[in-house]
Amino acid sequence: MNSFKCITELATFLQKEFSQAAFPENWTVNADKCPPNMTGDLTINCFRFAKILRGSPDKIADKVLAFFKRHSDVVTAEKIKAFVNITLTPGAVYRDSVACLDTLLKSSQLQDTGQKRILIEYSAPNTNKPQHLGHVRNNTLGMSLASLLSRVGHDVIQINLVNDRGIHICKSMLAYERFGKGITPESTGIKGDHLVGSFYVKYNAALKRELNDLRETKPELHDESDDKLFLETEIGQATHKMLQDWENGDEKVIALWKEMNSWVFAGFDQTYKRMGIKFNHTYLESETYLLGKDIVADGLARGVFKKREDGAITIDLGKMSTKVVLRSDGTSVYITQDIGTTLKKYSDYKPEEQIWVVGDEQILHFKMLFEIMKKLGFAWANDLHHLAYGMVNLPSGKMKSREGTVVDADELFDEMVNLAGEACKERYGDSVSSEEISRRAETIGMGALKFMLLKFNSKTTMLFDPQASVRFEGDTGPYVQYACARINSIERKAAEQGLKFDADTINWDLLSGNEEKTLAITAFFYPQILQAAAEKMDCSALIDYLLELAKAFNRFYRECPVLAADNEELASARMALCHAIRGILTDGLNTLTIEVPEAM
RNA sequence: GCGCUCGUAGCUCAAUUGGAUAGAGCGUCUGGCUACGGACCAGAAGGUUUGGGGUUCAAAUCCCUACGGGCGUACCA
Repeated sequence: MNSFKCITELATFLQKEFSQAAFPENWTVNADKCPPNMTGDLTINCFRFAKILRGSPDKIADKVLAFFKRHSDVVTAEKIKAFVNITLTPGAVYRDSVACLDTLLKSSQLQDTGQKRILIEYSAPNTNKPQHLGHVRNNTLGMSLASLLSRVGHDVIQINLVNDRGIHICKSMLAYERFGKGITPESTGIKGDHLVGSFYVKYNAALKRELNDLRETKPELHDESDDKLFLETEIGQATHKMLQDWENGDEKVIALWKEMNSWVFAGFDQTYKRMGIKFNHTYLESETYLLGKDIVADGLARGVFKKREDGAITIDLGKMSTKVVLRSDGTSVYITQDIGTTLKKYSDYKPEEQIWVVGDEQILHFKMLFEIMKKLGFAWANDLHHLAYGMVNLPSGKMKSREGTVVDADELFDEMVNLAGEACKERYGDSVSSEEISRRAETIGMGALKFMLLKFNSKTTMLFDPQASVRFEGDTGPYVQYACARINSIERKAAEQGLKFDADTINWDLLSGNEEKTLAITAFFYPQILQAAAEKMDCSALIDYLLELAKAFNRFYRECPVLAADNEELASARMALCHAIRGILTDGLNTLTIEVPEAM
């Protein structure tokens, strides 16, 4: 990890001064950025390591203050309570931060011992309908986290587990059989997943009609739930029979299932491609749903599970109550499959950690799953994580597939890109080709969407207001992209003018202005932000940082002319600073799978 | 009922996991271009962090309590 020279030396100094204290291995001093309302570049919080040093915060702060007063990199040092704020010489600031961009970017890499093989599962769509905004949040969180983890040095395997079987799949199939008249994606020009989804909607409408009729003709059933009455309806019985036929390998049903699934997969491929998602492997539930039964049998033999009087196999999970892991009729429940696929994924890839990106309504399910894996005795079961995220709500309330209040993924992409395209045209429509406009629109529109979804802490239930959420100004992806575009523009002009800015010939002492130093100090923290975000599995920390850096750049941009600087030496120094900032902003956005346009 | 979780500016969200005077964006109001690109910048207004107790050098953060949302509590997935 990168560090300021004087901070590293402070750590050494303190270790000598407090030699009797019990320092943890690899103990380091963390300097924070000085709050904006205080004078100084960095701040040392001596309250923090008072416990380790076994001294009073105030006395430690005195020693820290004295150390900095003697240090040649430090211009001023000031103690307030047990905080010590220091101002560094410009030379020291740049030498230890942006002077070598490559070193800075690489210092976010974890040590070899910290690098792990991590398997992350996300998306997990059903093949009965197209993806919606909820999936887009899941996809974005998953792909960006995968990218972030790999950015700091982990070996990341991205997995999708598609739910391609079950009663809900049969619903689309049955509706197609009855109302489809043999249409196909080719014959209609409709994207496959949307076509299949339209039959899912038709099915639910037909079911609802039957349920209403049933309740009218048999008033005694009026208060029963839809689920209870499902098998009382003709269409429900037909669906149930279709599922049985599927499980018995009925050729006609299987053929229809394969055909409709292939349409959906073709549609999903397009959606994933547009988002930039590439899975290492896609598991199909139709191939994995029987997994887990043998493990349950094995666990039963070993006394991990118990057979109840009614024949169901269960496990006592204490506070989480007793969980059935195999039905009394010997068939799987949801968690049986998950036990099986967890083991399957482990044996296929031997990951040291597994992550599931799944909505927070399943928190309890995963707690149980992890506990069961531990009780089964798998050593790696301590490194299973559920990245739970909150639902996406609309101003009108919850998204409900059946009620047609979902925001469709593909339509959302189009809308974002179209709006970005209009914004481009408005600005530069005359001077830029329409191909270039649409290229930029794609980058800006998709970037804005992903950025917005990542900006929220994943656990928050977020509100998506189509009117207000689609923005390109303020706290947005395009704001950060725009900073890059501005730097690109300056750099192009600098090249035309023949301005040289090789890092090792720069006189950094010239950059003593507040805007310049703030920019460099903010840049310094990039590797730490990356590692902390990866550690917490939280992309929003990186988002906030990139906004802060872009904002610092825009202030600098306003106050410190580069090409029109007072002299060429200053111009070169500022150009070198800009170049480094662009490098970090680009690296950060790319780490979140957001692309950066050359110009916009 | 029980469990988990959340409640921060008019709105949408932050707050380095217990740190300094709680910050951004949007919206509102006021300013800034003979432009290294205005998808920008500067400023103002806006808060008893849902209410009430407690713990300590320090609480939005931890504990207790009341109120109010969300989710879960299946031999559904």
